[in-house]
Amino acid sequence: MPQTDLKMTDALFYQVAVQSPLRRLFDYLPPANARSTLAPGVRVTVPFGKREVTGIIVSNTLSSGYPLDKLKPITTVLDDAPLIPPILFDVLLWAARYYQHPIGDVLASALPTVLRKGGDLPQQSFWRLSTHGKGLPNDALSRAPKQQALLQLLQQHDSLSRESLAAADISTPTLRSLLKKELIESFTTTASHPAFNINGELALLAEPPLSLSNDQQAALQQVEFHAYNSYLMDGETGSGKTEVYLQAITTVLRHYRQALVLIPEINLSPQTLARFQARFNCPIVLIHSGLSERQRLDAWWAAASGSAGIIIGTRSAAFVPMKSPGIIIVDEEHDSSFKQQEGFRYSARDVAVMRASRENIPLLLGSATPSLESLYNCEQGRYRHLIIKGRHGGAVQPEWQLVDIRHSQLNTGFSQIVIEAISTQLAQGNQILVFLNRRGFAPTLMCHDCGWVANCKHCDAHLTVHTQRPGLHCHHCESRQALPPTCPDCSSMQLNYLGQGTERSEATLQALFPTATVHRVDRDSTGSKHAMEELMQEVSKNEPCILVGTQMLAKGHHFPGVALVVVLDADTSLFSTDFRALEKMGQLITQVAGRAGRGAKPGKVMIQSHHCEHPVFELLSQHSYAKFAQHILRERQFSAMPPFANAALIRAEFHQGGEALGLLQKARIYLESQMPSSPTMRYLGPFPAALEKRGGRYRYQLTLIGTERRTLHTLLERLCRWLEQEKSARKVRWSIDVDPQDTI
DNA sequence: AGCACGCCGACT
DNA sequence: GTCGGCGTGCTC
Repeated sequence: MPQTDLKMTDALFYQVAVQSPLRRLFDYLPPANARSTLAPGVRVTVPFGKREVTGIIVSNTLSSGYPLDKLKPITTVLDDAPLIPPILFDVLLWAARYYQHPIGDVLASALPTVLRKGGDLPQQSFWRLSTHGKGLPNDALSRAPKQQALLQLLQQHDSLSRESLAAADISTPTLRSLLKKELIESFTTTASHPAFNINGELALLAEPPLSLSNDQQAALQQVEFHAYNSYLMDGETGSGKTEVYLQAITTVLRHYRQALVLIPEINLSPQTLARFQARFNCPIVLIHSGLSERQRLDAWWAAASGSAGIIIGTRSAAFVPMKSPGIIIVDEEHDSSFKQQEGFRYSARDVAVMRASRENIPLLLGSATPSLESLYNCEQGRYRHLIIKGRHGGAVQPEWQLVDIRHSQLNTGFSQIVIEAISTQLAQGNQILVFLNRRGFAPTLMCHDCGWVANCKHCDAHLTVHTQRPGLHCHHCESRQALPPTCPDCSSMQLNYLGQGTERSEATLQALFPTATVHRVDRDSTGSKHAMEELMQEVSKNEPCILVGTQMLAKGHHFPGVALVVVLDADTSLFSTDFRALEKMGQLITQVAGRAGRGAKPGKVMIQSHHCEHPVFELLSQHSYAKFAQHILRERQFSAMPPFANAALIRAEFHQGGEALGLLQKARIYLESQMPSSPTMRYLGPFPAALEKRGGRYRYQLTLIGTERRTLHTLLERLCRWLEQEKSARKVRWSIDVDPQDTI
């Protein structure tokens, strides 16, 4: 019996990761019919409490710290070979430790839901002769020519896929007839499409590459393809970063390696895919949140099995297995959507760096407005800085104008100077882009007589007045209510709209320029999937128009006909508590400005501010994001903030405030007992979160800032263990955010 | 996270 | 009488 012969397998125990919030592995006995050692990355089903769950083998050990009589055996083994290749598996283990997130959850993020739940890889069905069928001579069935053709085909091949039979003009009725005669049988196996092939009758390139500028050429030449290196390709909008990506990918494909391209969610336009498809005769898959489970599984398998040469995906694609990875590209690397903001709070960019390094392949980060982290990494010599200047001298740099709006009369947010500039541009038949980072009509509804303000019941926030779907909307939770006709407190009719959002700016512009076309671009206006597409079509006709919108305008899309860009309110981020607010504003303004004058028309950028003397405007207006970034990088250095220190955030929330705050206060006491606060390990808080109450929950946070990454991580590990055993932490919802994006 | 056990209110 | 509310505890 296998149970008595312990030498049947090398391992006595398997450590299995299961999807649960528990930050540990579970020991299991080998399955009853164990034949060989199970490799890390193989899926199994195991009894877990009262249920049967899918888990992933992480390791095996010769001893278990768990009472032996309580150990249960693995129920079934789901895979012959690991679904997650070894190097990626190591990256995932690293990520679980680095982000202090439950391992089962982390490993699950590398699998599509179907596989997570124990489902099969994509299956392909085949037909072959049955034993009975094999006995027939090849001239059998001469009275049924179609059946004979099928018989002869299967006599020549061991088995044929449903697809290849269809290609050979074998119809389903023919198959059915032979099946009925028990001459043939069908079976299914894991789909195996051949690895992408560039030597076939098709050439790799479907169109010739563009000729490179000197800078592009120099950048491409610096990239070493045989080893790990991180490159920060720093080039303004329109400098041709994409062409460098395409040519780097060409080299990779020629070596039969795959390319992984990570892009922000917003850049996932049909044009992005089209540009790649136009260049390469090679299977390309797209992995993003819009896929159905089936599509996701197929795309995942195309990457994992090596049939896809190029994998383009958003954040989650950072964990997609590849048969033969050759390069990872992260486009718009500064984009904050690469950081997951809930659950497993990983940064796809940082994971990509680790993955490329473990895979020993190049990593190409690209941006017109690189993150301070990446610029710092260049300074430290960890990344190579590839700078690409504007294309062939390129479009003329836009002219900047800071509009001082102190003392000036504003027409619902628009200064007279800006209104005149818009008018002039319209008269010249140009397009204008007005940028305002606030949705809705007005951010506040206030009673003029008693001062009542419409607030959200569930959040510490004002309700925003909306006219498109009329009512009061909370931008922080799902709640909505009708506009009150009179003040709920004093019944006054004098309800005033304070401030302006995109809807109001749209209305104002339409009133100012009744004959002009005004388009609004924000999350509300582009609700339907094709709305944005249709708008882009419309705008690309180059008819004069005004585009009013939020940061959606600044990201991803190109508006070659825009001659004037207006930033209505640059002040909000100047005095934000968020330490990254300035960096983000600089990136946004630079990106918005990059939309101006990209065609033949010289562009103009107008920025309204009450603080035109602020040094960042001076730096930005010299068209120098680089100088701007240097400036705030030195500020970060001075205040010892990231990237000059490592930060982690402990968040806690509960329907009542006291418990959550109390837990973090206890956590701080614990932390101080482990490592007293010092210049190398600072603790801030616990403080109420930026929005103390949100969605009916009271939220607090405790910040750790350490100069030594290792020290911080040792401390986080201990804190995690402490939180897991702490009684008061059981009902409070808490989470750890390593390298947080916002609000420290 | 799930899932069970356990002890108090308004219903067929 | 019991169906079910969610507090508390456990998962190799």
